[in-house]
Amino acid sequence: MRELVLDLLLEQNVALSLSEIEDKFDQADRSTLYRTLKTFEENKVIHSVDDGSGMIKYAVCKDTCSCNPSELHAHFHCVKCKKTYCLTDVPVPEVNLPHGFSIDYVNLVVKGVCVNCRK
Amino acid sequence: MRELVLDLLLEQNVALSLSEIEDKFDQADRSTLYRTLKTFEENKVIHSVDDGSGMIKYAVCKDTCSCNPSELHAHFHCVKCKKTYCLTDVPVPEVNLPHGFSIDYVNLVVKGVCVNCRK
DNA sequence: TTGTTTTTGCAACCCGGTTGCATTGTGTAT
DNA sequence: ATACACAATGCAACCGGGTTGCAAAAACAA
Ligand SMILES: [Mn+2]
Ligand SMILES: [Mn+2]
Ligand SMILES: [Zn+2]
Ligand SMILES: [Zn+2]
Repeated sequence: MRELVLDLLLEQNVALSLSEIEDKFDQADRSTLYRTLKTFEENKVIHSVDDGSGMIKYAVCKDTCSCNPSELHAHFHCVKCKKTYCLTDVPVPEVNLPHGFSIDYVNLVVKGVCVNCRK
Repeated sequence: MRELVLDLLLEQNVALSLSEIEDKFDQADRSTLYRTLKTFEENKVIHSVDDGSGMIKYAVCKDTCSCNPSELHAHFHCVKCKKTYCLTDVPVPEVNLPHGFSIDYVNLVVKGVCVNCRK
């Protein structure tokens, strides 16, 4: 199962949700896929994206993606097709916080219309 | 009810979730509060924040907050106390998207430890 | 007072995420 | 080959935030 899920994610150019992955396989159990994704994430094979759609999306980590706070990238969520893209070329910005606040992680999600839906 | 909710939100320096608002009142119905928040949001009295905690937070719009895409601000979510602050001084950055992508909205959430939890 | 509109309360539903537990499968040592 | 230990899977149920339909109550207007 893990091999199948990993292969599926590798051939995507967008991040997939648990439900979407579920739909790609005819007879796969939701909880198995759920735990597979959790395992992948813990082992830094994939990273999760909270695009605000209510469903967490997952994408494979590229070579450059060590998921360090210093090298996080932005994500794009298309409001039409609901697809979520990794903007690996768009690093999250430096943020000047009020005094006393410390940063662990930055989530930058851009919402709009993707190139495929722009016709 | 609306007056009470608005007063509550006005005296906060953080954004509140529906559940948190529910807890502040002893005998208020969840759906009433829910619809109150929706009404406020539609009328641009408050704005919602998706901080990735799973609960949408709400905060009153300040004078400068017209909720235009051009003047959105970042938000800070404390991983310890779970409070979410409006960083009204931190505008969301310009983002250079791949060709063909258009921007509707940008969500920038910084996670870390807030000044109160930093002791 | 009467009729109309808005707000509220209640209950139920939806859906993604999550978990407990028994079953199945895999891998290893004897 | 067998027996055991451990990991992965399937199933069912649960959780919690969000959402909705509908009838009762409250606010408004004629
Ligand atoms: Mn990504
Ligand atoms: Mn805000
Ligand atoms: Zn699209
Ligand atoms: Zn805090």
